[in-house]
Amino acid sequence: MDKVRVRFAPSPTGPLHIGGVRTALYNYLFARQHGGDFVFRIEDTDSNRFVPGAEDYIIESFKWLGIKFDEGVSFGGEYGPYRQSERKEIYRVYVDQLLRDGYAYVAFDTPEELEAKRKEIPNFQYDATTRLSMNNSLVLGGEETARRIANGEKYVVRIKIEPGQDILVNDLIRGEVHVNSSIIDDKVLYKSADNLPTYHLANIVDDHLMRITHVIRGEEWLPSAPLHVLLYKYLGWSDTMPRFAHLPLLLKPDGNGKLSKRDGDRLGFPVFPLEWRDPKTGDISSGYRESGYLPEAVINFLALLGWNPGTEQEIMSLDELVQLFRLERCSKSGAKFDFEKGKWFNHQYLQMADNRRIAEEMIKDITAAGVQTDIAKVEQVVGFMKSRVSFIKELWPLCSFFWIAPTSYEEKAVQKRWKEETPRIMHELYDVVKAWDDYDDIDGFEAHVKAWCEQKGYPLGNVMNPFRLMLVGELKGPHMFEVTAVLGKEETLRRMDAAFAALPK
RNA sequence: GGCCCAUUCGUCUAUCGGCUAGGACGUAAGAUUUUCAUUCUUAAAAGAGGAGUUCGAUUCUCCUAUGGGCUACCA
Repeated sequence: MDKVRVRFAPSPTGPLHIGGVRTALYNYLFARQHGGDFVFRIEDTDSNRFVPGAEDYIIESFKWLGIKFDEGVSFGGEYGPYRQSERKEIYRVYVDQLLRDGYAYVAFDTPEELEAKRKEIPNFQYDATTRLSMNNSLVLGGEETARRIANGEKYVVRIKIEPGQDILVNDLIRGEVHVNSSIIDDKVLYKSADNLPTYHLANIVDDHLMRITHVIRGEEWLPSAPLHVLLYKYLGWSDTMPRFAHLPLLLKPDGNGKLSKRDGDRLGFPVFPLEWRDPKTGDISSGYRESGYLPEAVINFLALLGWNPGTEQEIMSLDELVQLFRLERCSKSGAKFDFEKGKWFNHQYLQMADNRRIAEEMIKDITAAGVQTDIAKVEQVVGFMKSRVSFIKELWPLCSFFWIAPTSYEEKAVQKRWKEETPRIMHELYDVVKAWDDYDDIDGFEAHVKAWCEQKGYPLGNVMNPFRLMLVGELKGPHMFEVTAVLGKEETLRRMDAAFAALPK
């Protein structure tokens, strides 16, 4: 069997949509699992919609996610060029072949004429039933057509669909899909406007020439799959036609329709891997990277949206996904995008992540707040605090008290926990704190203080809560002796002094 | 409108004719804890509707409904 070769072929019309990321991921998993190649092709046959920067954005997105291509734009390879705008001459050869073999024809109808026709006749379709009443080489004849072309008249090339044929699309996910060719229109294969092929032609030619074995793409392509099957046939490539797999779509979390660019900002979660700044409007769309997501969490979350391993395992690394992924196990129906589950995945991966790595990210927030610190201390705090957050960004607001002493004390907490006898007990605790030296010994210090409480007959809550209030300013946070371990003796005593001065005597 | 695809808890999903319909997110309650979280336990929560096939249908077939996609010289 031929070596597996799959491709991801986006249009550079803007930032990469999260649904596109998932499609690419599935292609990647499939390629790796079969020891095949993963090709990156740019489908820029629509010159009108080209957006500068989009191509680089897409490449950087996959770099961040850890999805690697074997060949294609910016990666090299033997089947280039991999940008469709650089393959014009190649497509022309096959357009001519189709024309010569009678599978395509030249049409002179202008966009305005076509529009008028569509208005005039409801459900108008350019096909076997109407083509002979239109302005094309089929009715004009070869000579007249040649004369018009020589005159520089604009024309398109349309596929000539033979009606009444049963076309079979064998889909790896959906099984057999039958369509009657009579309902397919004579699609434009070659545009007059920019002298480029349309998606349909370019796609088939490139997949053939690049020896693509499996086309794994979104469900929005299912309706044109029969046309593609026909094109392979008309070009004489049926024997080597790739297998198809049409993936279910990612849907909006609320309401109807597929997930769109606007949903992200409307509902408060990113729909793009990286932050994107629209070059025209200057509008900024948030990205997963900038929002504090770990790439491995995004991958894991996305992999499970429309696929599952058939077991109850949910946490899977990229390598595990490569082993477990099966196209046949993809679901057939669209998946609503559940942001909450994405958060949970990030939480899980944050717990597994190396504290040093998180600290290096968090220290940026700390210095941005104008606070000096060292990475060792940050790493220690991360170890104590990460279990309570889903995003690195949430860490600093939650942890700032480790660096910044409280300047006020939460009123409700004072009322509840700062009783009449509290100042006396806290002064006694002050001496206990002062007499202890090994603050890194968290368990030891805790045992020491608890023993002291017991000996004195103080309920733990009457000691720990006001103690916390003095050091933190409110009744929240990690274990007390983790706090003192980070603060150290000197700072602990200093905060207690400040609290004695500020709180009721 | 036409064509295609789909339909199990609120959400993502398991089930490939035997079901007391399983898991996860989220939600609620409880436990643990010096606080807040984390964690743990428990609970509520589903086969769109109608026919048919069958000893037996969530599973197979058909119809209806609903959702989605496509219907451009966009991809």
